[in-house]
Amino acid sequence: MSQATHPRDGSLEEAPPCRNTKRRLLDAAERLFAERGFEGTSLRALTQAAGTSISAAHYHFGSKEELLRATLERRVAPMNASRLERLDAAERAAAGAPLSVETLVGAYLDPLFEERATHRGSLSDVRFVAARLYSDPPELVSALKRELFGEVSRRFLDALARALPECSRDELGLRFQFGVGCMVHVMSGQIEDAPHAQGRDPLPDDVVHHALVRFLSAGLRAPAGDPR
Amino acid sequence: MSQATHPRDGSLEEAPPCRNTKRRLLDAAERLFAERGFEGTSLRALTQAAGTSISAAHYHFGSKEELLRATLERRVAPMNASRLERLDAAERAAAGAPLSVETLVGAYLDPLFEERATHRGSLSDVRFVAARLYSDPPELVSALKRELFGEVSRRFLDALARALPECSRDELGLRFQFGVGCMVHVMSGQIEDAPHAQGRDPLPDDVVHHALVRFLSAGLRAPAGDPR
DNA sequence: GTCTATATGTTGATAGAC
DNA sequence: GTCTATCAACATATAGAC
Repeated sequence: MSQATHPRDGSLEEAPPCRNTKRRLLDAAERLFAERGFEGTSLRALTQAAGTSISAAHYHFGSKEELLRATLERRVAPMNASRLERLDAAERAAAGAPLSVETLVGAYLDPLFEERATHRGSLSDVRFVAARLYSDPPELVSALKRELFGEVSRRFLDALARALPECSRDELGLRFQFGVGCMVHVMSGQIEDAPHAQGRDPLPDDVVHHALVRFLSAGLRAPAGDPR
Repeated sequence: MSQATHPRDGSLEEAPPCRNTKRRLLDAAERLFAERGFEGTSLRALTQAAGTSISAAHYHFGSKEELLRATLERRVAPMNASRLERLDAAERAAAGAPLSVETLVGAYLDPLFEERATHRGSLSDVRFVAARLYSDPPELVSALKRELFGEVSRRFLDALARALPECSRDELGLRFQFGVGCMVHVMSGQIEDAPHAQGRDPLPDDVVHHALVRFLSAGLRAPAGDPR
């Protein structure tokens, strides 16, 4: 009987066993976590969608929670890097002068809508992923949120404070968060699911994008209220 | 042997076996669904928190999904009724003249913040419940959303269209949704969880409330963009 | 690195006593 | 109306062959 079942030699051709399982897992996780949430997605369904097995997921990520973390991180980190690049570039160009509110809103929003345009129709959509940071269990995502968004929030808030010097820091912090809320709402597909949008053709992305920029810029610039 | 086990007579005193189990179930569901989501909350944990049993929940509501529905409906329906009352009152007072954007934003937001003030510290908080409409599985909540918010959305959009006649209907629909997004974000406690708010005292409710009214009013009134 | 098989616990729902 | 006991299905995670 042939006693040789192990690979004959540690040769170069050693079949690519890993193929791209890790990437496929991340792709499936992105889609399913986005659609049905973390708790709503079983590792079984996820690994089946990725064409692999539960144990492969554990081999690559260790646990379901770590898979979520990796999924969010893969998309959010480059997006935030891009936001900071744009902010840096705009500040260099302005040579010390305060930036306009529109410039800041654009630097924050554009990377999101560009990623969407790039991956149109594909499985990967950062927007839904990012939105999940705001509905998945806080004990899982709030540390990650601080870690991934800490610097971006700080830098943009500082720049906003220079653009709107008459606005108090507290008020500015609130307005920034209001803006994030709008964004998340759009990202998570609520526009299409709105009661009065049922059965109508969804508006093109760039229409939504520009409407959002106008809305946020105007909101951020709102006149200060009397302290009463 | 005494053959009588059934109640002797259909008397008036028949012990109150139901007590208020149904209400306690709704209270627990409200708190737990809000904190950990629908999929993240087990019926076991929920009924235990309510001081009753799983079978009681099935007796009163039939299924976990129906319990969610009842939970959302109990708070959202009266809140939306209150919104419509305010809108009606304002329209009567205006005697045909268009309402101001601030009036409309107030009529929409005030009932939410008032409910919050009323139940401060209690288990029941509409705000989180309503926010769940936007993160729980769409197949569960989107019909309910249409049902509960259909008329309110329509009425407020119509009133907004009269307040902002120069704004296209599509743009107005988008801005309305942007506003809902801000609101949901605030309701779901994201303000306190924001990266730059960590470790700081949370701002008082009425500060947030008035900042939100200013932000939304300004956003809704944003100048129209060029169609490009 | 990937699989099958399994361990161990939890889920929503139901049956039936009282 | 409410309980205890139980169900079948499903969850995440692990062990070990290859």
